[in-house]
Amino acid sequence: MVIKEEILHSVGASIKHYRTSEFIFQEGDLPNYYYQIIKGDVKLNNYNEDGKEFIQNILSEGQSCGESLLFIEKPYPMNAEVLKPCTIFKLHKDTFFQLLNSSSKLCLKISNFLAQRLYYKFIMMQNISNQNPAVRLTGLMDYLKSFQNDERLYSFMIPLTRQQMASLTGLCVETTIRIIKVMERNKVVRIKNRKILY
DNA sequence: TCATTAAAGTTAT
DNA sequence: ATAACTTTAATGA
Repeated sequence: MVIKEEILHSVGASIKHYRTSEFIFQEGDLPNYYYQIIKGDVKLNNYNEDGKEFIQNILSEGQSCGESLLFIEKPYPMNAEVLKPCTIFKLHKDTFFQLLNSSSKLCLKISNFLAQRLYYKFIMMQNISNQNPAVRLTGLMDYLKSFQNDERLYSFMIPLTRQQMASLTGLCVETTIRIIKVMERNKVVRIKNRKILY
């Protein structure tokens, strides 16, 4: 959790509900609010000229989205699209900055969260610049699995569709499926009713 | 080798 | 029902 719910309540953050595939904000919009997810999943993405999607990130409960843009006077370079129905705290940026001014502890919290997002970007950029699609996919899976303590083989169920994995790694779905099949043959993953165990 | 296209089956809304 | 996802196969860069 980035900012405690009590604090957000106390400064008058509103609570908004979003349905699946709704946009919280879109590329080009000017950032005016701090958003923190209470429940649900959000993806940050871009669509290229041919309509192909690239997912920058998937965020869930307790995380904030698009907060980095509040610190610079620039429009959003990505969309925030709802994956699973969301309940979200919405706080005007002025109040958000007042809050930061009042608490160095909160500043650290935000810095920590930003650093985590940056870390993910580093890892994924490293992966994606690798030409080998198997490396890209294992890189993604390693990152996701790193948040659970159980390191045993097949102990982690990838919470993504193959479509999403493809969009996160810049591969096409078919390639993703093919590579995952090879991994299954090589005992790198197991597949249990279409879910990938890693 | 991987992306793209097409086609068909499966699952989710 | 209809859209979204999964899978296989053929073809081309």
